[in-house]
Amino acid sequence: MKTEPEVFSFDDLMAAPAKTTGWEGVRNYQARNFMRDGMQVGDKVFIYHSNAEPPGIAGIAKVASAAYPDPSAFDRKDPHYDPGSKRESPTWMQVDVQGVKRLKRFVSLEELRASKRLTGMRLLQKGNRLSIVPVTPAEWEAILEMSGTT
DNA sequence: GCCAACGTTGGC
DNA sequence: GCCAACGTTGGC
Repeated sequence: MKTEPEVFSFDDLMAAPAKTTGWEGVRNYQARNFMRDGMQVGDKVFIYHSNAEPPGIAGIAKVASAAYPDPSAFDRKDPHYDPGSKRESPTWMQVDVQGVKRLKRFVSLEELRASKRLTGMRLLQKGNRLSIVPVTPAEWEAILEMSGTT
């Protein structure tokens, strides 16, 4: 799951009450579907810092709720407000995400790209802009090893 | 700041 | 339903 650290970093997540936050503001159907259909409570996720110097994976979190309607879509004052999303038929969903631990070592995008084990990784595909992308078990394991995290 | 890649919008 | 225009993402 990507986040811009200047907006909300992995440290911000760890500092949040119960290390938990609603992953609001996703406004892409594929990314929404990954949250709604592809995630179970307890699933682990990597938190990736985009638009960062350097970009890369900062830490591990876990899915802490089933998908539920994203309240920011209903809020006129919110930058992610979407008048098309109604309370009775919400367009946008979110899950709660709970910080687990910082990677022992930050794994930069450059390192991810250099890893032969990660050549097929969705995150690394050309033109990928999805804010939520699946990670295979093999990719997960490779990244954990690269980060020195057990 | 640039710009490639991609998703969405809206006129037709 | 097509597709040009536009907006956004995100690495560099």
